[in-house]
Amino acid sequence: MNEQLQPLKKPTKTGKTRTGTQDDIVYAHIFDAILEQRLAPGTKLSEEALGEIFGVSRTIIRRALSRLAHEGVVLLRPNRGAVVASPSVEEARQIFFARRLVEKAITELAVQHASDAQLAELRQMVIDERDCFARGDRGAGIRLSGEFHLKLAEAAKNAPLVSFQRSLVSQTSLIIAQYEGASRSHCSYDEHNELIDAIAARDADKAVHLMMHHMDHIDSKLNLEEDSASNDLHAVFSHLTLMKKKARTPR
Amino acid sequence: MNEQLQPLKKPTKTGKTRTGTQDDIVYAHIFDAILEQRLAPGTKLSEEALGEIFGVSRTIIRRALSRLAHEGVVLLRPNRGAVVASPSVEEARQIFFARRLVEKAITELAVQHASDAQLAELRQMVIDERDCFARGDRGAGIRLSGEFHLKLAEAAKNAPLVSFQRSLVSQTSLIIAQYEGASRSHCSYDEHNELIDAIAARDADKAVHLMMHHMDHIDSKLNLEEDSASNDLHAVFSHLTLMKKKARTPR
DNA sequence: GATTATGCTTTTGTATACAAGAAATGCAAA
DNA sequence: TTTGCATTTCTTGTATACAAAAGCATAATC
Repeated sequence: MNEQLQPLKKPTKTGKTRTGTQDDIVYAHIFDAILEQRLAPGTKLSEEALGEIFGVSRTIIRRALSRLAHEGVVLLRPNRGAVVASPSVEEARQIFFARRLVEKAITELAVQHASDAQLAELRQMVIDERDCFARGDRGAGIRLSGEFHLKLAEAAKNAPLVSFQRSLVSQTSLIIAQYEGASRSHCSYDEHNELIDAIAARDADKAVHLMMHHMDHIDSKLNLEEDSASNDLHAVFSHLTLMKKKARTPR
Repeated sequence: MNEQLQPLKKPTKTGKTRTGTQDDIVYAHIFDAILEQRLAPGTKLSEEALGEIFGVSRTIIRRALSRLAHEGVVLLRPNRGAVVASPSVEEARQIFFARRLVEKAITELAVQHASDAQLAELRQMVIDERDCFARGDRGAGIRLSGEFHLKLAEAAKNAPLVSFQRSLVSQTSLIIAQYEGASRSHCSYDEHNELIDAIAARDADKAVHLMMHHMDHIDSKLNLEEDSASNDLHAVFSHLTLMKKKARTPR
């Protein structure tokens, strides 16, 4: 019946293959699809449909969705299924507040604890990120930019902060995908590079300063002011759960 | 076959009944049992055994365990089942670091945003907490003390912080249960009361100061110094996943 | 013509059967 | 006695069948 098991291992846009157990793969696929805006906020994620697509049973899909829900990227409504989250402006504000807090702490810790190997890894990520944007792959760029911040969290060597950061970064990426005009230049990898320099120089004050500036920069690019309402009609009505969501291809 | 469905609704020690869906109830039961030290760190949590106890299928148990794992209270080892987490000293340090960070932010936000109703709720919780300790119910006391901090997070009106705080508080309770000598007086509800006063007076500086002092107080009561090694042999080796964990009753 | 009621369809929630992997036990050989 | 191996048993991982709930459309009534 379901003989299509080969889409389970896929190389990502950046060339590295995502390995792991089945649900990791399903999770990663859905996650990427959301961040790369191939799944619009509000889109319904039917368990059976996803199961057929990935060639696994609903059990696996269900776990993946539950994980995504934990990270805030997916909204799980009891008896009503899962939809791609569409954070409100207020939710976005709260997320950014939390992120500033965490990024500041992470930066300070990274200055203390980051190893040379980790700094090298971070530099490589910035290169990959730049390539993505150069290639015009905005979605992958947003995702990689997020992964940079996650990697930085790992360098801070504090497990709870890493886990929180993962959730915040995911949601931030979703917000960027949702609120940023597609034309704008998004994450300034230059800022990432300067940041690495400051951390490598063990200059905590400078690193934190750069990070805070980076945060300012990110959210200044979003239309989080109230007037963004007219901008994104889709987001405006996404809190009304009574519309049909299948409308990807207007046809 | 499984006709015992009535243990699913239980009143908690504090009188209020825990309501919700089946997995909420299972989750809450296991959670409480861990925090109240009825389940020692390292104890194996077999899906089938739990399923029989609660009269539900493994499906439900599995979800509950996955949730607990996400909060860091339970460790989920692939193909090897779940065990009650037993945080190492280093993990405890990381958790406390994160908690200071979050509690400081929460306190500042609560000073700005806490409503009178919320403050009243907080005061009631301190009363409940004191009753528990007066009654000698240490486990419930630890749990309520944690719930106080969670309620405070809610007063801060920042959803991501609440979610993070939930995980931190859970793990802190586990650490307290694990590292605090059973004799000591644990969470000083007096400090909780002073804290509410400062927040009600909208005195941010004082509130933050009290909170930080409170944090100092909590972790000064734990034997987190290296010399605690000889103290708790069980915890020392708990990071080795290759021992048998059933050894509760030395017989 | 609008609105509510009712059954039909679709989708999720739960239990269970089966498969696969890990631990435990026993046996044999050194 | 100990060590290595094989078998057996137990536990977890996955799929699927069934039950229950929500959505949808049709129809009937005001």
